[in-house]
Amino acid sequence: MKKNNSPQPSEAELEILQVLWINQPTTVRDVYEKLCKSRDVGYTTILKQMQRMFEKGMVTRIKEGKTHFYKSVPKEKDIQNGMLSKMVKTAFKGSKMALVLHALGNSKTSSEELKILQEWLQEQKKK
Amino acid sequence: MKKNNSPQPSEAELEILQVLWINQPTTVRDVYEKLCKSRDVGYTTILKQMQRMFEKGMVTRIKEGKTHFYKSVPKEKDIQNGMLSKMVKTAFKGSKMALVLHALGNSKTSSEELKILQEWLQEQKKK
DNA sequence: ACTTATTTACGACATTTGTCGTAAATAAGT
DNA sequence: ACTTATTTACGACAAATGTCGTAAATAAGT
Repeated sequence: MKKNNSPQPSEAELEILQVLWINQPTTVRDVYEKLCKSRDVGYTTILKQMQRMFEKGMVTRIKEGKTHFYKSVPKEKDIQNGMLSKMVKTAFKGSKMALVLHALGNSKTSSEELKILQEWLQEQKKK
Repeated sequence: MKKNNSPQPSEAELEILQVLWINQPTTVRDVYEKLCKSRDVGYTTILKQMQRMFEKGMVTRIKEGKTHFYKSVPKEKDIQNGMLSKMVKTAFKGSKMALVLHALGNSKTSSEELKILQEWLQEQKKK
């Protein structure tokens, strides 16, 4: 049995997780540097957020000197899948294909993208 | 230019919107009856929620006797697309295809579903 | 050793969200 | 007309979220 215990990170948490996923274990400072480029946010805001994530068990951390190095506990894929299946359930009446077709139709799909999809389909047919 | 002003409804709001989309304009009572079947929730909770949605402009309503009849302002598709594109941006590094492939791979895809997808692909190739 | 810079811990505050209770307004039943 | 039921309005509260400021701890520079 596969438990679907994927936590649903909030907006800001997801933002932080994404930085972690790119460059695991890393510091508050580092996350801050990345995020403040795209958004006006204070250092202690990120710090606090990450401390809360630690309390929730969403990240682990080890101390080195005075600095903490953080690591994401949930895997990127698990979060993605969790978010997706929730969305299928709550916004697409449970229909995975409705979501897929919506995603595809939502914006232009390039020919490279079509090719990837075609390949995936081919792969599926083999079975 | 298409503005992406799609509001991001909360969990409970989405739940209510879904009932509205099935059966437009409808009453608080009606929404309550539907929702309390799947969830233990009070009448005034739904009422309050819908009142707030009205204040936010997320629904309209007309009074008939003492009862209000509510209608969703955002269209189902717009909400779906808004949620999808946000998710692509925040959880899939901007890659629509990553989301699509994840959604497809997340659970078993039936042969009917594969067929639908194949047809969609065929359609795209024509252009 | 002393000063400076960095990192953390802690607390605070405004908003949003989900949840009701209570009371007033209004319709319905008899 | 009087009682009952329904609907609304209003306020309240706890938890979660996003945001900082301040101060204490700790390392680094000179």
